[in-house]
Amino acid sequence: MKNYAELLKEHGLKATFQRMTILAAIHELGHADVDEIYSKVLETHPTLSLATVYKNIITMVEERVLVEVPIAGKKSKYELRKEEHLHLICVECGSVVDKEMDSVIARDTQEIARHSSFQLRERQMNLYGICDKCQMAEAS
Amino acid sequence: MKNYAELLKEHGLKATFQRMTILAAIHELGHADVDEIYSKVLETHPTLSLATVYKNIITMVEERVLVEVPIAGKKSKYELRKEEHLHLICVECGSVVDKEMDSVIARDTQEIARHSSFQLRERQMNLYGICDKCQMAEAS
DNA sequence: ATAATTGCAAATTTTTTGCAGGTTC
DNA sequence: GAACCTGCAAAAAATTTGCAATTAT
Repeated sequence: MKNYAELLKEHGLKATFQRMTILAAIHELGHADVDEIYSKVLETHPTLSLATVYKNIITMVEERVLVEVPIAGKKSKYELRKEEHLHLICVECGSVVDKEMDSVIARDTQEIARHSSFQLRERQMNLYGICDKCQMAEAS
Repeated sequence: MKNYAELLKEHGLKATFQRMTILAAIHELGHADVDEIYSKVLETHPTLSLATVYKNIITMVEERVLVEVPIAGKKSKYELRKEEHLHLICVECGSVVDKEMDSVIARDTQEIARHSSFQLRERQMNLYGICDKCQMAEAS
């Protein structure tokens, strides 16, 4: 169970077993919605309640430990906050893969924001399409 | 009430008054979630039901007349499908403004997708921050 | 004529809340 | 020990569904 205790404390949150379990679940899953997180968490901590998952996701998003990834047509997924990146989202199987966000995009979007006197806080870039696995599967 | 009838028929949908009213509402609002659309629609067509709004949003997104814009921490908004663009989303007031998506981003994201053998269908790029109006307001 | 669409009410699903007991710092 | 956190059960909010009546093509 890594150093989630540290992480939580750095963000002013108490390091409860529930929170660390939730973080571990999200880390393992990469990206997951509330139900997926809850299911995962039940495997190792069957008494943890769904309400606690909800409450903590809200808290940890507020405190910037987690990032919400809203997805068209689906429930939002959550990920650990990490280096900025974009998402390849497969509309077939639902998989979400991170890709580095290069400086071209970073610079260009900053420029766009600046032109509108928009104080940029955060970028969210999602590419929807068919992942290579699903392309294979379709070809059969 | 513009040529929404045409638009709907082109997409294989019957041109009902309800649908045209919903499209007009979304057009007026620019971007709106289900409740905002429903409220707007009630102004001119008080008998239109919420269930009909839900059903039609689903249908019109499926048939690509509308686009869902999922937003972190809020309900999804919907917009008429139009030229590709990105969104400036104010985390203060919730406003959503469209900005041209320039060729730099278009090319760059295509490249990223290609590298992962990802068959790109659609891009969604949201910039979260504080709009100029809200910056003014804060300065006071 | 017929196939699709509507509105209603009910059902379901998702999320939030209040509070008593327990835990962390 | 003070403030925070959890789990439960209940409440509220959001979305979906079934179906009889209506409407568009």
